[in-house]
Amino acid sequence: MSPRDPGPTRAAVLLSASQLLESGGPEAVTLRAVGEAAGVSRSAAYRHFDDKAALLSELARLTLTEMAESIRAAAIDTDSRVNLRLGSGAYVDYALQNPHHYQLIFGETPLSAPTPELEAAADEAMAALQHLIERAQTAGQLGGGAPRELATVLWVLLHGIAALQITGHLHEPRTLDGDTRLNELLDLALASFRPVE
Amino acid sequence: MSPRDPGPTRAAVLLSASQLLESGGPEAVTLRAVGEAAGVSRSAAYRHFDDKAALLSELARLTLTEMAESIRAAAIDTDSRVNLRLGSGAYVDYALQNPHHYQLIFGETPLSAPTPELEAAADEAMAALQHLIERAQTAGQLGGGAPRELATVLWVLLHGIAALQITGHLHEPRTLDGDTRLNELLDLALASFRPVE
DNA sequence: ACCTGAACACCGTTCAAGT
DNA sequence: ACCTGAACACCGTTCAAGT
Repeated sequence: MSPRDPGPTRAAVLLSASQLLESGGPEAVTLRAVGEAAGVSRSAAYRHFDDKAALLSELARLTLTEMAESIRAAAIDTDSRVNLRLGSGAYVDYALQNPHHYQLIFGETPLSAPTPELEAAADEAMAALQHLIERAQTAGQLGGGAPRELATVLWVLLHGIAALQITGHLHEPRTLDGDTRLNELLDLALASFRPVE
Repeated sequence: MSPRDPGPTRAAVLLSASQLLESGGPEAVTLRAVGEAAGVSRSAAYRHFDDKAALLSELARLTLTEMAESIRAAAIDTDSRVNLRLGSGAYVDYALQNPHHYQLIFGETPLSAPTPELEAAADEAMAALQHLIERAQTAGQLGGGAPRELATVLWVLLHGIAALQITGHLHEPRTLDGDTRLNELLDLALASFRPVE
């Protein structure tokens, strides 16, 4: 029906790789294991992707697109400051619920040269954050300044929280459980984010 | 002379691993290559470290210690707000000049269980940041709030900038060269970091 | 057009054997 | 006490061969 069916094998390979990644981490994603889980041989993936890096790059693109959608879907409050918090929370939540996928995008970068498609997906996520900033600025609830630059600062902040939490560097104080601790850190970070002017 | 000489082989292995890491990235750090560069066999490292992860963990510890020292050494201005900027700049500069070492510490975490020694080194770096916060607070140039929590927010910010830059996600606008762009982002982030009260 | 299976050049790690 | 070198069980990738 669709102009070009991506083919069941390609879809099965991507799905298997995604499941293996989140359940067993990056070292579980071998082409042998992917092939077995998808019911094909270990070299079948090469008929649909240039190499392993290209397969992972496509997986990263899909993840980034889903993440951007998750941010947009969460930011539904009428108060723009609440909205900023909801969208930011969605970003961090998504990262923590899919840590290995998140690390695939923002981690050690095994994706050598980022493809234009991957950059486009990253821009989409960035646009979702920038939209949060612009709405808050319009409502006068956030200082002035170039929205693009402020969105970058917000991104830097959210990525810092997500990345340090995933890699286990945000472990204290131990008196609070992880979720509470993280929400309080996000609250403090956003409350301290007050662009001048 | 010293109570227990760590042995020339152990030191040579660590140095070779460090050089291979920064010059060729993580995939260049194979025990075969390390052994050859250090002038020993490929299995000699097992006489000094439990496994490859333990070797990398020790390398991460040394890096973290050096980084903390670099932050301390940079923060020498009498004005505490300038000091905050100098220390923050030293953090980001160190990360960008040793990207693979920085990623070894804060990246995909191949170091399974962090050793107590590694955690102690991380606390040292964290303490350097907290000291910057406390000095600025004492001088009345930064709002109130728990220094420990604010230092965590600062850390999150600096890590976000360093990590996104290293992984190539901070590439626009292309009208500026990388250093200028990064310094302006750091300036904006610190100017927007204004804890309430 | 898509897939297989053997083969190749790599890994980390182990272990009997040497000094 | 420290090191070697062969061996083992893995990788990603290629390629002739099949349908």
